[in-house]
Amino acid sequence: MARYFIQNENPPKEKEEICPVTYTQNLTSGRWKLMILWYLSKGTKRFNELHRSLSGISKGILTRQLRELEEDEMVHREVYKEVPPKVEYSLTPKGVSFIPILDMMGEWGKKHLKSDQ
Amino acid sequence: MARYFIQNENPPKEKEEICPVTYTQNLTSGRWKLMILWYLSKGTKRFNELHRSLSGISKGILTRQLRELEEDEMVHREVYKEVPPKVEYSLTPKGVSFIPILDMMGEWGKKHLKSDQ
DNA sequence: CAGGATCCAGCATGATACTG
DNA sequence: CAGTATCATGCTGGATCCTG
Repeated sequence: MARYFIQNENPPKEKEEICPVTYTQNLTSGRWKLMILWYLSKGTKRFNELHRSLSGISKGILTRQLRELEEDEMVHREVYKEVPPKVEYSLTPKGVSFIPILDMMGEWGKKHLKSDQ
Repeated sequence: MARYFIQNENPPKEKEEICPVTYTQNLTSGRWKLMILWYLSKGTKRFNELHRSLSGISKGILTRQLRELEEDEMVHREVYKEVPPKVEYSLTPKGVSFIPILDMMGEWGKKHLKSDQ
């Protein structure tokens, strides 16, 4: 995540109010985060499933972005104590509540992709 | 803009289909882009107005992000041939159509900012 | 006023090798 | 399988100086 310092509204900032849009932006900035949320919106996935779905991402980066999403309570990580290891990722309620935004971004993108041709 | 290579859906990619979500992400990634769109959603603004509103941004970066938004047809740049120069920025129809997403991000952020406390 | 042109630092991502 | 660790690199944004 970019984790930019939080951008404040200006001039009515009192007591360092955080801009909600920037808050949202911060949670979802990171090259693969939206795609991760997108795939998880279709259901629980294991680590390697995600890794295969997001072709191009390296395992290290996938791990890190998942950890950040977990830290921000967007994603839940469930570890099964088995050998070989099994770890399942799913959306938290907070993550689920983000899906409508993802859908709108998809709709918007689809529309303007067409008219760009 | 990050201008990441376009992420494709996987496996049903045929003929290099572009993921609409990634398209949207690409157009709006950049530290200040969402805030720029946000301020412009309130009406036409001059360069220095924007610069003052977005406290912390340098003029060089503001120029660059505005140029990218212009290139992506999100923002319209109107130059008045006067001395001293006057340049006004406003949203294009495409930019305006993005506002609902911005609003949702704001609402979502506001909600989860609270419950984070 | 509204930039353009450089240069540079930091950090996010990528590549690769290794592990319980 | 699901990572961790390390190193390499490329971009993004910031700082600074200059201009019509």
